[in-house]
Amino acid sequence: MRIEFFNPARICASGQIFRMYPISNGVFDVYSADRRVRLSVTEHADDEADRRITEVEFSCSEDEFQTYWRRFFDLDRDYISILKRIPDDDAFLKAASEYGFGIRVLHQELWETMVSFIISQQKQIPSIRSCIEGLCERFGEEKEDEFGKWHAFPTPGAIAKGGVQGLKGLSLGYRERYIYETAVQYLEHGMSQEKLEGMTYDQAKKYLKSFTGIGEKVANCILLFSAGFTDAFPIDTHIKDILYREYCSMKSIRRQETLTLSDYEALARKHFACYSPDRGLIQQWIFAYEINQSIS
DNA sequence: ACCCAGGTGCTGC
DNA sequence: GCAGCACATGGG
Repeated sequence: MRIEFFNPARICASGQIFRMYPISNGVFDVYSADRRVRLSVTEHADDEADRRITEVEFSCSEDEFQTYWRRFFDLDRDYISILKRIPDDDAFLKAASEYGFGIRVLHQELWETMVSFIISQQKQIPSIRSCIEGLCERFGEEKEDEFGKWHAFPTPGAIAKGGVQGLKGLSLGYRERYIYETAVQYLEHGMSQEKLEGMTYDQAKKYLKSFTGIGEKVANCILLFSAGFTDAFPIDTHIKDILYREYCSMKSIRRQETLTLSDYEALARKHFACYSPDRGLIQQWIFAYEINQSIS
């Protein structure tokens, strides 16, 4: 099928999903909870306009595509109209959004997203990936499909049953307790994706922050990457760097180390409020751009 | 031996 | 509300 604004390679490297892997040229495996799908992408090199369209083949059935992956990849949103709102005088954002062309903000499964971003704190992306792989191998149901064997993401029940001790040896460090307690709380609360999505942004964030190991930043990631709150704007170290370097007008009198979280929130409000209610999509483009600049 | 990574919890003011 | 510190682990 032909999709406008869809670049799996960039999504893969955007830091919002950890179980998406490039297999070979134009082929990607995407895992979500107890599903996986293979994407085969063929570039359109014909004319200029066609380069913005991607031809993608999904390995799943038409029914599974319609009922799950279509929403997962956020394929029904008009990203082009959001791009058009970026003013020419913001050179940084122009460049970031050019890099981010084709990066959609995914609608991932709630429990997996909660655990993934609890793990993400104070870790680099490759390390987050291997922690999650370790969890899946130890606690995830073994599955097999036309492409071979693999493991589902563990259920909260499986984690809770294993206890904190069950999480040893996976390089989770102090996050072991966070993950175990969140699993127990998830079950106790009867937490669910529908429940969270039915709340307002403030209610949902407050609820998420009541789980052990979920604070302001991780809550915003979950709201953005799983619960469809496209206005959520997670502020992490990279976003702080960007806000200071590109958007702080007081660099001469304030060193970056002296800025507090509320200073950064004020900067974000001032420069990104105009993209509401889609600030999170912008956040994702500048984040992806930043982490892929810093590699070189 | 440092410093940093998609931070959070806890304490004390 | 805000600052200061401990918290594992791996990589530069």
